[in-house]
Amino acid sequence: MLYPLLPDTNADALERGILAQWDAEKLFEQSQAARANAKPFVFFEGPPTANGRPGIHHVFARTIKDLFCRHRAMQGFYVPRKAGWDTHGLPVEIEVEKELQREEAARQGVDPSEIAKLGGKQLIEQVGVAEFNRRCRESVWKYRGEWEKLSHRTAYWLDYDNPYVTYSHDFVESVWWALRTMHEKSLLVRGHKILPYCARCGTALSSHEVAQGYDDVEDPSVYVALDLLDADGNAPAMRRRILVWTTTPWTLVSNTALAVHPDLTYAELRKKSGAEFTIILAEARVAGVLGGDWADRWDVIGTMKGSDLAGRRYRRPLDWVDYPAEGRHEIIVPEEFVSAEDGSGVVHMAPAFGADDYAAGQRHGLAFVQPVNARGEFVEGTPEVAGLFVKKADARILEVLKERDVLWKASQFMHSYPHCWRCGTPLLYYARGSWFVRTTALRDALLSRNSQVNWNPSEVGTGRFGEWLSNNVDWAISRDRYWGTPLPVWVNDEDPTDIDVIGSYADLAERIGRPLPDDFDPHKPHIDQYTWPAKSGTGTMRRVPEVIDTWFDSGSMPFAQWHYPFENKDIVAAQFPADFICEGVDQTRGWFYSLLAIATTLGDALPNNAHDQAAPYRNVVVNDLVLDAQGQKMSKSKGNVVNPWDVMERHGADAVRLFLVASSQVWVPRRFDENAIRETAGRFLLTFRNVYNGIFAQYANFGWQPSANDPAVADRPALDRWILSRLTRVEAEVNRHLDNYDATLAARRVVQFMDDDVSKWYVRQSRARFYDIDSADNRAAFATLHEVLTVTCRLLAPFAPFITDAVHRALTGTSVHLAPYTREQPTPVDETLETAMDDVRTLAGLAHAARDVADVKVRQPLPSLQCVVPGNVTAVSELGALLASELNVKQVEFVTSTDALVSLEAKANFRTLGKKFGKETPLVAEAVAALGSEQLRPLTAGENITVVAGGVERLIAPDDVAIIRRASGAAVVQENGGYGVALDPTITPELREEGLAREVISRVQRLRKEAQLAVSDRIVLAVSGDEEVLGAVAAHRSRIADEVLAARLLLGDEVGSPFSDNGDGAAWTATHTGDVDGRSIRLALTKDGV
RNA sequence: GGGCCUGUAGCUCAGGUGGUUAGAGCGCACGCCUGAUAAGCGUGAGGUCAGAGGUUCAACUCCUCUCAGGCCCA
Repeated sequence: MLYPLLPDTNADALERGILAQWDAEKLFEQSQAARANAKPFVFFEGPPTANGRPGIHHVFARTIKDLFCRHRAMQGFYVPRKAGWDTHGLPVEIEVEKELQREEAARQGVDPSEIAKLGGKQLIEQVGVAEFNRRCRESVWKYRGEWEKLSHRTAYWLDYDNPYVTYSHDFVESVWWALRTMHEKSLLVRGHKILPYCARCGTALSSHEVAQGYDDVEDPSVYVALDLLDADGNAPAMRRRILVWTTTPWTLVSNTALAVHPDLTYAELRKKSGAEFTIILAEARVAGVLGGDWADRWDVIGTMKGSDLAGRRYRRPLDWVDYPAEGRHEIIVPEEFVSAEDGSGVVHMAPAFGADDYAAGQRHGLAFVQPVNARGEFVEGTPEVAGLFVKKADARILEVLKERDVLWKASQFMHSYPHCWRCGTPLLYYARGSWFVRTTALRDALLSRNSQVNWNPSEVGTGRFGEWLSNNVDWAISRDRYWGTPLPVWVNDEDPTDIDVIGSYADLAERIGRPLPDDFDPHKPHIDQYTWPAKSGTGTMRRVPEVIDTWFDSGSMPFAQWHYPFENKDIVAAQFPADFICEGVDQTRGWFYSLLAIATTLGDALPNNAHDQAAPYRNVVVNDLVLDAQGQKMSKSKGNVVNPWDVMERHGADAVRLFLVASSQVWVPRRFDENAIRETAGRFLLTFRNVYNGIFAQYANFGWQPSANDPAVADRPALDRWILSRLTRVEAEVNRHLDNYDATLAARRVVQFMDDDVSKWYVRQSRARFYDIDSADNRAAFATLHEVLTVTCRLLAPFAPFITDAVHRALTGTSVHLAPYTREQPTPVDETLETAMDDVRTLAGLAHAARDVADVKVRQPLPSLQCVVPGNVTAVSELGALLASELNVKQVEFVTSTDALVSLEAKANFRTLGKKFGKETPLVAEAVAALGSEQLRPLTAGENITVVAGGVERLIAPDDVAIIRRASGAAVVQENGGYGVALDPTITPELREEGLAREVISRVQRLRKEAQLAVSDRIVLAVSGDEEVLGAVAAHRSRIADEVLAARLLLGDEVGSPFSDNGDGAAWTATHTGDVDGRSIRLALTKDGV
């Protein structure tokens, strides 16, 4: 067999077979080697964390990554595809922590939640940091095998043999180098950061953890009234009191300022009776705070803007804590974040206990007081509340406020507040000492580098990412955790300003004055044993306890994956920056940011990165979420998570990949509906397979293969030249879409071509040509279809790498993944022919509709079809034969506008009329539509005419109207948009006979099929029945015999052995008894020579 | 509270620069074909383009607001 048929198995089995072949051939390695010396197209793999199972959304992102890499590789680029693993960080720690909790619970015989309540850090310190980190290092690989297997199964080609691993010594050393470099540029600094903090667990929580722990709780709602002070710092005789709202009374101890919105209006009110003071609050909140009937008791004595209040001094509610020497305090500041939706429109500021407060503190140079320890208790020496957990101190604080006549009113209210997911303790927003990368110093550089990136979609770059960059704050990179790249900062324990940042293991060895041991491990706790005497002679250099943000690891991968600058400088010089990266939109503030921030801060320490126009990636494709079939986000708790393996098994990776990419643009959220996969991508792939298996291979196996005998393209029929012209056009368009990072349009274009042009039209119109083996026409058809299928395989290979490879190998003997994406010398596009074919297909649709109206089935020949087309009649009329056979009519005529058969109508072209006539346009359009055939004739000759509209003569040019030609006459007419057909439904006796003959042929073919004869088997055929049937068969005897491969055709009396419905028909292989429009017919056949 | 995205037929999606009757696929209905057959093809019915204003001779398209959904951040 020249052309092997695809095995008759499901997609899963087919694909697994192909995978086995790829593995045996080492096809990925081959494809890399084949292009090793070519120009690189650099791809960076964003490293996943392998301590969770990969889901269907990972298949999505990986499909996109793979398809662009595959496309560029087929274009001839060398595409490095190094795998990577993100191995540090909180998700890993949490997994291990849960394990520890389970083990401890089992030991104590209690529920794990009981252990969780004890808090996180205790358990870890109980097993020891060394053991904890050992388990983290192990845990991180828990699902590595599954990730690799799924990548393999979905044909995500990646070099998993040489991955980068963020915890490896080499990777860590490169990260240290980066931090050291930033330190040298004075970009690594100490500061504070407000973090959600669990006092019981002694740990800050990530935003993801915080989101897990929201609970409705009752908290105090407290208003205090604070005295405004005069310029001399005393309260005036007539006290003016400003109302301030808080839900955390304990933070009042640390109050340093009040914030008002500068544009908000504030009202000052005085009690109608016995007023010894006035109060000030936002005008919009007066009713809310004082009650709906406030006007009965209060007079408004004045209003002012927030900006008028800014700068005023006031007296703080509690004076338990001394203010530090530096920083302003007891001052009103203007802040945009203040709202008048609740409270009093005046916000109390405690910079140590709120992100807004802290930021405001920075902006206004406010004092910073933090009388709370790491356990969430007021520190020793605080009056009244020392040693109390802050939330527990609220009651005592309220009492004191009341005693001091500062409390205005207090109540309780329900709101949603975050709690620790481990132990249920309410979280505190708490200022922690932290190390920062001063990205704010480089904001302009971040923006200008970002502007050089080609974002897909562009609005992520300008909007979500760009907006965020322009509000950039310093990147807090330290974490009070255990499993991470240790911050390589050593500080003198006698002098906190004496800092040494270590940038390599060699430097560390030099500091300690001896080589590092063979079993050196840069992780905690081992790294913390390295200390050395300070240069000054007093104190010891000790490492700070923190590890760094794991995003810093992944953002360092462009150089750290190559252990730069310690090794591989040439590789990084050639492979930085990336041409292409692709991740989910959730990476905007993650990897997309860390790559950009690190590259920008490192500047010319990296190759090709000196000036501010270089970004670490040139093109980004951002993909959105995969939702379930109902449009809901997939989550474990909802139980709607799709297992990718089940999906692969049911539909195959090709269908899943194609569906994910083609169903909608990758940057909008998509619904994952398995029915939709089957109905769209699955159905398409079946059609694709059928065209190869069912048409090409089945018939080409009778003896065709490419040869010099195949007619040159120019000598092939119009149908062949047409599909080849389409092929060239589609090839160029798909390639262009992929060059532009638009996978969706590219996929849809190939699918549409295969479905619409190849299957629906080319193959269908060519079917008969494939049966007639060895004619020139047959050779033209096979040569054409071979070319079409081969090129289509290549175009489709990035999307559906399995079936295209199988078909491409069957057609050419070579893997599609080693083939070029586009041909060097495609058949030129024939614009005229394509337009003409479009016309023919439009006419065919109309003619089918006409047959429907006339109620004559296609098998019955009809005498004639008249056609009207708006464009080039000559080109279309050359395709008349196609129409004649598609519609089964004896004659196709093209009638032109000069024919008497055609009447003309006109429709206004609003685009040109609107420009000429403005407001009068509708009137003119109406007048134009009313014109008759004869009045319109001059326009078809290119002349102007005049119409009267609104009582005025208007000049109408040919461009101003669209002329519609309508066939007129007795025939069945269908027309649309300038196209028209007129079908003559007359059935003459001759045509009736021919129709019957075709009916007989059709039934014999069906019978052959039922009898399971091979398409090449010869038969003996017997026909009996109604006179008219016999007459028709007699008249078309040789044609029937030809078409059904009847060696002998017995008719009527010649049959001899009588037909029977009950027994002796057994002499025949198959029989058929029925009727055609009331005329009886009996058929019987047997294989010839049996 | 802020930023960004989305809302067009039962479903999934197209609809430069405003302009004739808003398109396609799937599904559905009806039919065709029967040498791609657990396939192939045609025709048809489905839409107040989320809602309300505005600009314009003309708005799915531009502007404003509202509503709903999503993501990120506070």
